Amino acid sequence: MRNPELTKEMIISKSAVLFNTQGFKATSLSDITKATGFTKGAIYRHFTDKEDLEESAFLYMAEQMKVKFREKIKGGKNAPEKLLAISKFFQTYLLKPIIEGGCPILNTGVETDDTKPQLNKHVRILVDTLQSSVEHILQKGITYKQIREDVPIEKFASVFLATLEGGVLLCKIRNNPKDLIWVIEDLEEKIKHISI
Amino acid sequence: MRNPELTKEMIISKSAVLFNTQGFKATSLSDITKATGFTKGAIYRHFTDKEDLEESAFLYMAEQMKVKFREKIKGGKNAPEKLLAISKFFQTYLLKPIIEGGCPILNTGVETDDTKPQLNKHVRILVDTLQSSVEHILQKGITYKQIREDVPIEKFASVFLATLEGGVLLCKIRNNPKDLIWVIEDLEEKIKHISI
DNA sequence: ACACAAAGATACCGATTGGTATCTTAATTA
DNA sequence: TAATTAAGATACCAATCGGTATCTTTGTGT
Repeated sequence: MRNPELTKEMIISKSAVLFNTQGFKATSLSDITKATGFTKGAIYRHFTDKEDLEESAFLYMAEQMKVKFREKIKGGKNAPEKLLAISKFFQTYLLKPIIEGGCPILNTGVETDDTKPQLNKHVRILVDTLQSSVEHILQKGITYKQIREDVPIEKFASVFLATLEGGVLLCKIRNNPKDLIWVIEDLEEKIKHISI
Repeated sequence: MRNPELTKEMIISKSAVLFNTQGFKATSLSDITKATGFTKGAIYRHFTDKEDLEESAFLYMAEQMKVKFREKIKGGKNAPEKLLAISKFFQTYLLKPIIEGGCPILNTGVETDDTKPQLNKHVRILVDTLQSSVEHILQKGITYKQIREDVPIEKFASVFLATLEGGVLLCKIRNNPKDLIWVIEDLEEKIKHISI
């Protein structure tokens, strides 16, 4: 009952959890063999080296985040609702994360500065993608007279994401969802303030 | 010309930079021997194990942050000015950090979840200290009629710190100070909004 | 049924990890 | 100045790291 594609997916998804909870450097290949049940030989048949696996695992997490992000955005009927849906997404993510260990942007973004440029690039791309989504919502919102036209789109999106990520960080440090709840309440007011 | 106290300080300060830039797990003892010029034997005479050194190094960073924090707060003449001074502190920290590698709260807070409970506790204490400082400013500000008395102190302080840390994170990921500048501008408005 | 190639397991590699036992050197004190 | 103690250097340890060469097993195409 061999299924190489399934094996590869399994290795990616299991190691993604390990990378996101323990960190990339702190997760050894033997950790991954234990988690997956596969041996090192099997793993190295699907990935050239650990770096390759790390990249695949992060791209897997990024894809999942983007998919869920789009899902939540679609749920909102207008721009303010869409922005609110994104906020709520971060809240639900905290309680029931798609990937254990919290937000991959936060975790991977902090661990990979100069040392892992490839991974850092992917994090940057993910952040830019989310930021573009928010900017797009604002732009459409202005077009359809749901958002005040004097809103500085890029700046608002940047502060919006920063505030959410900061809330996630404080929650992680304090092991308490309170900070994120407050942050989301604050963003809620912020959204009202720019809505027509 | 032996000076054990200076040696210990040297090991702490040098390793703090390494821990803050590369991470705790990613920094090996040989990295520290190279950076300090001391041998492993010398290091282990001053610290029981690596974990002990990690703790000392973080406490060193925390102390430096708290000192600078207090300094900046003292600079402001009233509550709004003090809050602004804190914001600006994060900006200057980004360009010319006390400890290379950025904000130790962000870096250490992300790396140490369940795995390093001791370090995590110290991060939590540091965050709580900074939060208390902000809360104290707000409280005094209300007393002296500089801040509106309907401001939810704890919530404001939490969102304040979260926003700043989030800004630091986005800057780190994008390698661009723009996000933090925007975040600080936003906080500036927020401070005006609660000022009398 | 048999050959062949792909998938995975096993066994190993040198390098590095955190840590320790021991030795030398420098400072202190009697 | 001689003896003692503390500081730091040297040399080692087992364990683990990422990675590879080789072997076995499984599925497939003829």
